[in-house]
Amino acid sequence: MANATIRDVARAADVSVASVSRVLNRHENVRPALREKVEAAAAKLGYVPHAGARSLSLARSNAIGVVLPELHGEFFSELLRGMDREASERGLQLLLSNMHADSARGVEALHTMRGRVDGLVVMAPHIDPDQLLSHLPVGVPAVMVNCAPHHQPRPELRIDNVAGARMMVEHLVATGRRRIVHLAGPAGNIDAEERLGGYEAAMADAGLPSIVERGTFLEDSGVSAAERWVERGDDVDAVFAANDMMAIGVLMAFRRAGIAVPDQIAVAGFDDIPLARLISPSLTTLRIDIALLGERAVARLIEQIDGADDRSIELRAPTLVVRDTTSPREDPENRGIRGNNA
Amino acid sequence: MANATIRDVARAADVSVASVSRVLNRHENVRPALREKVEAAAAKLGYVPHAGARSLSLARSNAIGVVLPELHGEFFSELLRGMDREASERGLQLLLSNMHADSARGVEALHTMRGRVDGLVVMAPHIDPDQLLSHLPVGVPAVMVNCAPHHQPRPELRIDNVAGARMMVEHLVATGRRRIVHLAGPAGNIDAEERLGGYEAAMADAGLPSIVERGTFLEDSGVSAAERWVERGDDVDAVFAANDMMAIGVLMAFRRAGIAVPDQIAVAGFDDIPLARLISPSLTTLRIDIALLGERAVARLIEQIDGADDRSIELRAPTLVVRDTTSPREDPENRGIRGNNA
DNA sequence: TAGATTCTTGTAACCGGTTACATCAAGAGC
DNA sequence: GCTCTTGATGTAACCGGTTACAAGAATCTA
Repeated sequence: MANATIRDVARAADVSVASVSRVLNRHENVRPALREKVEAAAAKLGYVPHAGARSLSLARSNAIGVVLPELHGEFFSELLRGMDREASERGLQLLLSNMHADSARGVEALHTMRGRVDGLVVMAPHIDPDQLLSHLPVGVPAVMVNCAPHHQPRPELRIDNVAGARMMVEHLVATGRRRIVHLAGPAGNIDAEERLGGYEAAMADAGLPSIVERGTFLEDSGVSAAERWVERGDDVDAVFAANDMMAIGVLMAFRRAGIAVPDQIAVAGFDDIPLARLISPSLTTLRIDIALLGERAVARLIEQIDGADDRSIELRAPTLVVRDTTSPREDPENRGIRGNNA
Repeated sequence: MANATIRDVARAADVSVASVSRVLNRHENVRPALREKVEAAAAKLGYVPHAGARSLSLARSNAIGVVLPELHGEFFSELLRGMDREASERGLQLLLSNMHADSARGVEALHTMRGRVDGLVVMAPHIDPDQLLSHLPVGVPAVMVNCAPHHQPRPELRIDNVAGARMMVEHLVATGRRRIVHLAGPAGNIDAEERLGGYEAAMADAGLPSIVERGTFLEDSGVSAAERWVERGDDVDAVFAANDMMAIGVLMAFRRAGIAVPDQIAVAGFDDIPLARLISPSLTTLRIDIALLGERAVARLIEQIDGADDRSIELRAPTLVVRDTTSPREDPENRGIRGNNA
């Protein structure tokens, strides 16, 4: 960016660069006369300090790097919103980088952050965090969000996926459902695996058989899974999807197929994205305050940058939000997908 | 970030810093033997170049600044997603800064970008762009998105709000609605004003009286406006909200009040956020490909950074997407909010 | 084999800030 | 009036890269 430099200001005010720097950084030991001269010169030249040079010399950038798997869907926009809220509160900027699917791009993303940011928030539920972070010097502050088990001694935030999934299964059982299918997320994704594990454990505890199908976390995999069930006439009376977007896909497909939710079949999701309460029937789900998660990640990163040595894992329990899609059935006889076809 | 510097690598490989720099930037004139020595030393030290120092010396940061009014709602997440898509394609990073409501914070946001980014994407529908950008040297590349009229000779992207609003009014009239109320956005917001203008012009052309209420672009202002109409028993048979979030609020309130959409009253929005097709009844709206808007903004910024001098305004026309909320009525007699109360 | 040419490598200045240290002037103390 | 202290200001090194230019080595030409 073409612009005046501090030396231009010094020349215009007929003082040294050190004095200009002192004035602009509000140091005390500057005579009022000189201060005014410098301020006038800076204003006349429209001087704006060069943040890059400043952070090089201070070894501090006032920016934090955010490395995410992708930028798709409301989960990420909420996360970003929370991070921005906390960051702008503290006068920090966010530098975004997405690593897409593979961990090579992930390492690359981490590298391009070097020398630009004071610390990193890394969310990588889908790849091996040890491999990813091994390229990062231990001195670099970083907070991990929803990462798989690893050997990194770093502060971390996690969602208690297992507890959440258990809660949901118990809720479905309590409302009379027995043949509960789980539409899981992609294999290898830690959130997906933990939710699946919680589901299986809770089903076993309830003495019910697990029925599992794999999805991708995207809406259309919910649609196609639901279409398969309808076509096969599967004998299920509840769908617990591993995230809200898939649950919404399931709802869409059921609506098109003329299957009544929640009367014939219940549907539940995970995340409580803003959409969940807006669709109709509104979606029963597990609430994670996503924006708050982002906020906490940035807050803990700042603590670490400021020298704290708190490597604890913060486990955030989701809360069950019961809405229309899992209301108790009115007619216990007309249930399941088969009830429609028969 | 604590890490090895280029001088450390030079020392370890027993060569000069210039040679290290040449090797790492893949210059041709380096003997293979020296190249290998340097690469080995760099690998052993885990050297990652300091991007801040690099951009200071190159006067090029490979980052672009994004200044938005806020980060709320799907509009911004879609915009960001599009910008990221184009930026990461070109190996650029996005530096976020939101300016909240006031233009003082906006100027501040622009200033903190100085010396960090190669150019800016500025979206500021709600404040005076002349005032905002007057603090920016003309040499700084910047693309404006949805800004009010101004005197800035800069590339710009706009939505054709007037044409969009006309299309919607014509569609509502064509499906038999006559008493069409417009729920406008906040005064002073250029998108809100243009959509209002388009509505008024189209209503006048159709020989119908304008009925206007102000909202905030947020969902709850749609809720409260709809509640007012219901309470007063206003004689309207269509609501054209200035954005989708307000339209969704209106739908929620109508549903709670037991008013049938589209039979008693039609509802339409503007933007086509992903949610619009997912709610039920699905929302008729004007589609702006928001992600594409973000993509184009970044693409044009890159052109400008690379020296192009194209200051044209790119006007993107929305397309009408007709969904359930404006279907023709089944019973032309039972219409309007009054039909319910009578 | 000497001289010209080309290619490789190193030295040091530069990008635009901050700040340790030196310098100098003014006021205090005698 | 002279020294000592204190405070304001300037000089120059530094942050970690890049690169113009100089210098030296290798190759080519006659």
